[in-house]
Amino acid sequence: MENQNFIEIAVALPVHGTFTYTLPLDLAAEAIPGMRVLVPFGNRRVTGYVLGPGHENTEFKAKPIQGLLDEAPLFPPAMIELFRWVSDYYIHPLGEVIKAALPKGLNRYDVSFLSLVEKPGNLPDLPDLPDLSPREQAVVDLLKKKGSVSVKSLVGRGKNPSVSALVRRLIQKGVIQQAARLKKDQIQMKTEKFILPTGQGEPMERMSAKRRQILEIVREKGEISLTLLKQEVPTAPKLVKILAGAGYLEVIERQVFRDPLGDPVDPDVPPELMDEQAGVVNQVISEMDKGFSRYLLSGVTGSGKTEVYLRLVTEAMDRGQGALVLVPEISLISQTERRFRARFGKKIAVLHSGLTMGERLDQWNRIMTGDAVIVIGVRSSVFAPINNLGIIIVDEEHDTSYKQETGLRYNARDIAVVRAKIENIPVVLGSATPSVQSYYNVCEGRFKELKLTKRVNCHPLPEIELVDLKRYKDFRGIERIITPELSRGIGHCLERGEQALIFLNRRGFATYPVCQACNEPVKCKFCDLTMTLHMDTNEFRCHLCGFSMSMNQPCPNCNARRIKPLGFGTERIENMLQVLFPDARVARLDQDTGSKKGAMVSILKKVKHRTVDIIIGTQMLAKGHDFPFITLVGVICADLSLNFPDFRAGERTFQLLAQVAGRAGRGDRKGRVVMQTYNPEHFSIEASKNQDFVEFYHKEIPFRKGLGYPPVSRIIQLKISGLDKDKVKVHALFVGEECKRLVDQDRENGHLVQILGPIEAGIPKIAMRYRWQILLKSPRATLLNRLVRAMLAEKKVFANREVTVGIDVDPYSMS
DNA sequence: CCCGCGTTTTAA
DNA sequence: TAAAACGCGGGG
Repeated sequence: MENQNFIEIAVALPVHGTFTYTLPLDLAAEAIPGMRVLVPFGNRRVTGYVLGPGHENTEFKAKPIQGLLDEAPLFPPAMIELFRWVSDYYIHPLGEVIKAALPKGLNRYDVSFLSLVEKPGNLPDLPDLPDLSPREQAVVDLLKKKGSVSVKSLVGRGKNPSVSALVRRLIQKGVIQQAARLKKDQIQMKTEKFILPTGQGEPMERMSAKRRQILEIVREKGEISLTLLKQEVPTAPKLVKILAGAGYLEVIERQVFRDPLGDPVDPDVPPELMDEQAGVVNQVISEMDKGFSRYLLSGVTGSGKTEVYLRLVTEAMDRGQGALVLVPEISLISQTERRFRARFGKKIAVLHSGLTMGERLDQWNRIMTGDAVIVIGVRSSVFAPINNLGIIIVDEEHDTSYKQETGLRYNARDIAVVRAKIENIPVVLGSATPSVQSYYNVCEGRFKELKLTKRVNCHPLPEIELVDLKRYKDFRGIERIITPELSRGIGHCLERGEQALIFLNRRGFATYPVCQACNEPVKCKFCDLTMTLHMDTNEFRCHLCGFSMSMNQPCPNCNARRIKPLGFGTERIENMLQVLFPDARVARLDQDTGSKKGAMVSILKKVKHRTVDIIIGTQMLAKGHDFPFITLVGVICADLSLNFPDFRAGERTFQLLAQVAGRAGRGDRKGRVVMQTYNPEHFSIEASKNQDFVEFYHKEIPFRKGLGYPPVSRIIQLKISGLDKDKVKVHALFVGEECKRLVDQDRENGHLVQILGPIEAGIPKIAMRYRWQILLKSPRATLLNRLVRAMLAEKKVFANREVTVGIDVDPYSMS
């Protein structure tokens, strides 16, 4: 028809593809790409995202959209291209991609509710009610008690997924009726009442003192929020209403932003740049006009990368553009965030996991409206709705927290590069220990390398001593775990009144509680994993699913009471250190002590203010902090991450150790690191000793090449899981066969794809779900993408309701 | 994801 | 033989 507008919509459901709707004339002018609309989908209404104009399709009759859910777009139209890329590359439905990018809690859809049909004489006990089956009667009884329930709650109750047939029958019999209720957004913009003077009417003599006071305050300030006014005149709400009614005042509702920023930061003065820094800054700036370019900024700890970022962001701002700065998950209290706030103040929006849903929405709106032009945030911020973006920076680009492991499994660092390409702007990845992937990109000429080789304060890097734990393996007692070399080091450090940091990447007291009677370790009920003993709470705890049980229980396997706490974690080290150094003030920072709100900050403050002498912790402690008085870093066991069944184990070990070592000697005094290890000759450990990632890279890359692992090839991992052990296995084998069949079918390129598995996952069961996996490997990413898409089209692989097949493109976790 | 429909299995 | 369970395709 002539006057029908067609628009393309992505729905917020796990459905691949987009859909065409018609736009009623009265909405035609207002529906803009980036807005949410309510659309009919099947027999209910769901949230849709407006993508742009659509095309009429002769096969389907387009339905009209039913209404707008937003007054303004939630993201700039330029981001739609990015969302489409993410959807294609990660093989994830477009609507789900957009939903994942937006602040949580913005999703409106119909929920189906049931209620009894109320007819006189149809009281349930009367004979004219049709005969009901037991299950039908149960539903009617429930409705009699509750009035109305959602269909979904019925599913949970009966444990039976085929509720729909039951409901249909009851409706047919005329006993119950079904109605849709539209679910509200879970978050709203916050508004407040503001009071303005009207300029009309002089205060009359007989007006009460309180009223006159209010008028004076409002006139003096020009405008004031009711909340503030209430602080001065508690009865303000009532009086303002009267004064407004009399025409003295005007009351308006206006959006306000909830303030997520912690304690304020004093503004700083930009320091003089060192020559090296200035060179790097100038190079990037001089190439800014050329549009898209990729840089890897490598610089030893303390070489002033952050100041480089600050200058680049300043330059983008001076050009009237915005900036996006990504930082790892630890940033909510990190040095980097504080320095950005000190430099740019209110122009910054901060996005991290510590925000409430409402605060997050507010930050989102500040960015969207241009109130904030610089965004600093964790991985999900790569989707921040910045208009006219000028530069993207990814700090600590090697950090694994850029990889999202659930739902849309994306890597924010990689999306950042794609976003820069789409926006045609520079992107800078920075790290002291660049990932093998990124340095490979430098070697292949895809990235330009920027180097900072000198420390700003001109201090030498800490001296690192390796201690071979094999020499102590027959010792008894503390010496086996805290060697004499390390305890001497701590002793000297304490004598000088300095601080020591002890690192162990494993929390808890005993990590391997084992029964002396039956020789079985204590295992989690829900996972295939040994539980860890936590003495501070007297329980065994599963680190995967969180299940815990009392440590006073007998062995779950044989009922004996002879469980021996083998293995050691941070909690035990803390005890040992307290024994070795009774006068020292010892503190511990790991998930157990630092997860409560404010606890981490308070522990970190103690370290900064030197009210602890020895701090022991996990990687929470290793990344991104600046402790000027720590002169000794002790690594209890450098090999823990080395033994992981993962091709990146060496890389991760190197990065972690280099980062931990970087905590030593950041102040005026020289730092020292004592690293205990069973593999002093291993190149990952050797390279971290020299803080030399190029050395590490050149030793690592032959392995990757030899075995065909990233970055020389690409991987898609299929994660197959479900509650039924056998069904998971059967389906995994079936999916494996499908992969093989499709690869064999492809005469031209099939030989370029390698299928590893299906095999049972490294941890065969997590939280009651059994797990299998298949690795698809190829030098060409598009072949893998095409293979998985072919399976998607075949339905059977992904349509199994009891076994889910997750797609992980460029996976990080191999277990 | 949720719905609806056709088909197979199950229990009385 | 009716009810419950299962499997599959589709949504504009």
